[in-house]
Amino acid sequence: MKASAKGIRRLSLTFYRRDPLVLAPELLNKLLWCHDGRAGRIVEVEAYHGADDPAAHSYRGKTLRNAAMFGPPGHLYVYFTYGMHWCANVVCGETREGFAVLIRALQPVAGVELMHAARPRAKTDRQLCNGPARLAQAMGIAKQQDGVDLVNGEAYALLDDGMPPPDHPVQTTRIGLSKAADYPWRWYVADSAYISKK
DNA sequence: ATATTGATTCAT
DNA sequence: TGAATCAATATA
Repeated sequence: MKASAKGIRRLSLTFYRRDPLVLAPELLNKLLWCHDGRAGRIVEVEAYHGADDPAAHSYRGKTLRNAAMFGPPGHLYVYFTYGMHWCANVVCGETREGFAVLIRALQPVAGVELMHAARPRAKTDRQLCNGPARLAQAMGIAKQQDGVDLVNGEAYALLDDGMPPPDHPVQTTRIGLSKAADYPWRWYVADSAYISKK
């Protein structure tokens, strides 16, 4: 897939400069794109709300690890967890707010061969990107991609190919949290076979 | 259900 | 300086 193809446009800075609770469901059905041709449609997201959100990495302020979260919107925040996994968030809101949206699952749409090469454990296309660490692996996102500019950078971008977000996304609680586990800040495409968990 | 894995963070 | 935590995945 080419980012410059007709009818496909890169999401602009103004798109990202909003509250994650508004932005997260808007991100559904957008594309996460890599310059080498890999691309996937976003089917599951979670919002993290900075100082108001005990589950957010940014809750207790800026550290070396979460620095990208406090940087300008429209950049990636990539973190390492459970001793072995990388996960990708999109920084949003305004600089220094510490807002982000975690991308939890993609439906692969292009460069599927490259995704399988990057993630040999996946036996089917469904197993490629149905989880935050899985999609990061399939899309080649790790430490090096922390802080990558999605608005002006060459390597990665979020694209709008004209498919609108779903009219009625499913809204539920977030996955894997001990704090603020009751906040309904996870959204997914209702009928997608590519989400991480029902 | 359980093992894996190591950076980050918080409490001594 | 040490212990607990962790936006998870793989295998059984």
